[in-house]
Amino acid sequence: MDDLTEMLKGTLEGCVLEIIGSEETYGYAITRRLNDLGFADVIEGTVYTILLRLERNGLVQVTKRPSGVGPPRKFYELNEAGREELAKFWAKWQYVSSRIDRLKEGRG
Amino acid sequence: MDDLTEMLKGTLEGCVLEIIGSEETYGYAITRRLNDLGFADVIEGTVYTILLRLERNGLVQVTKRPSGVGPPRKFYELNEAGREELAKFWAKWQYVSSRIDRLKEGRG
DNA sequence: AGTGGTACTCGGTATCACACAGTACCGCTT
DNA sequence: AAGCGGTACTGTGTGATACCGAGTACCACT
Repeated sequence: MDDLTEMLKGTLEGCVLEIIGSEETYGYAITRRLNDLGFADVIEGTVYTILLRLERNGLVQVTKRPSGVGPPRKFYELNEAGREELAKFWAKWQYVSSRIDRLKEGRG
Repeated sequence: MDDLTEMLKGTLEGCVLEIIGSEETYGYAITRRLNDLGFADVIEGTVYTILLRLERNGLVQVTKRPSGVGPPRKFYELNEAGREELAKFWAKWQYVSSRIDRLKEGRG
């Protein structure tokens, strides 16, 4: 699938929140997870900017731990604000995607 | 529903293409249509920038006609390139939305 | 010593929706 | 006729976001 970047704007951050919410994890692994999900072109730089933003906005708790196979990892967990943001994201997604699907089906 | 602007990036243009594709229409009416669809905060300026972009990218054919209730209207129709772009948009949408839904359901 | 995989940072760019101000046509009321 | 509200398009500038590219650095293995 060719360039998805514009369509991912506003949703990729939510996807990262969801991934963190389901399991404490770190940037490099999140990138691989997104690639496996089908977002093959999402690269590390993009994910790290999102993670820094989440941290700056106080949605995550960060813990640095040694890795054993490379440099230390920064593990991310959602805090209460992060869980609220995630819930808001899915509400928005539900709202938007249902309306776009309706338009697509010609029932708009 | 609060601010949807980021989530609409990359999809709003596709929605406008779909609306034009289903019926020859003009900017002001497209805006009202989007508002009725549930995208209440989309304003005229936004739609007009999209329409100018579509025109610049050669995806539409434009016809100016007098209105009777105001200034003349610029009616938009999809040309062949526009129909191809619309098909590509829906393919992308299908691809992205199905994967995000899968992530949401925990089947990612 | 060199290579490749792992892991994070940072400055800059492009694109997009949006804000805002402006222009202009028309029917209606006062 | 003057003003108002609804209709309709244009153009400049802003902010948020994903992406790019280069750099730094740790570690295992050869």
